[in-house]
Amino acid sequence: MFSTSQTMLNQGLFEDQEMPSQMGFYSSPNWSFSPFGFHQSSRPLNNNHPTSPGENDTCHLPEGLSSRALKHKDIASFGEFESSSVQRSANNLWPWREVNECLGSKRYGEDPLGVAAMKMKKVKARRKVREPRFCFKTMSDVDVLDDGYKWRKYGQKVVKNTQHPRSYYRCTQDNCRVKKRVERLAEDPRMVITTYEGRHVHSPSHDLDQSSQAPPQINNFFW
DNA sequence: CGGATTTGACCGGCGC
DNA sequence: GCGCCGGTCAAATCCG
Repeated sequence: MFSTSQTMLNQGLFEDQEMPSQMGFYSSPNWSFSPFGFHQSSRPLNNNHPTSPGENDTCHLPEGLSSRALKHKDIASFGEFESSSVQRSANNLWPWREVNECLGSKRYGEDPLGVAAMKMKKVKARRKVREPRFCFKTMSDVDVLDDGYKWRKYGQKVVKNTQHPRSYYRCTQDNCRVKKRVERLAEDPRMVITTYEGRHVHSPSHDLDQSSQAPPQINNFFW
């Protein structure tokens, strides 16, 4: 699914309510997550870009990500995967199931009467409700990573204080309103920041091609 | 020719 | 109220 030139770094985060001063990226002492798979923290996928111990525990918001949107409180909080609840995905395929479960859990947006909703209500007057988001950082030569879904570009914008434009994509599937943003990190253009918003209501197009081979249960958990 | 991409215009939220 | 800025729209253009 990915070329060898794409080095996946293990940093991802959820956003949906309140943003702390520091952004957290998922990692556990032994395993780290990106939608491209899991790998051991002590054994980076690419030795050219080793991960120092503790480096991924928390991370200040990257400069390239400090858009107005991120200053807003609408995406303010974020969550992390719980390492016990996720399974390593075979062949480093996207663990959409885990992502979907997290995005669909109370912690990540589907809690209409819960704490999230209360917070939303509090600030409802000045912002509209956002879909749950998942954001992660990868090292890649290509901007648009093949995640199994088909995307149509609908906009591109030069964001202030960055030399690289941000691209906006929408899922091409009918009735699927998932969007993603792709941009390069200002301070390290090798890094691609991908932000997904919303949940797919269908399986990845790749799986449709090989649906006969896929275990039935897998197809039940995609966004 | 149809679908995808590009790109300038427009809109709305936020800070001052 | 105004200006800035991110996000989206949609017409024009590109491309297979």
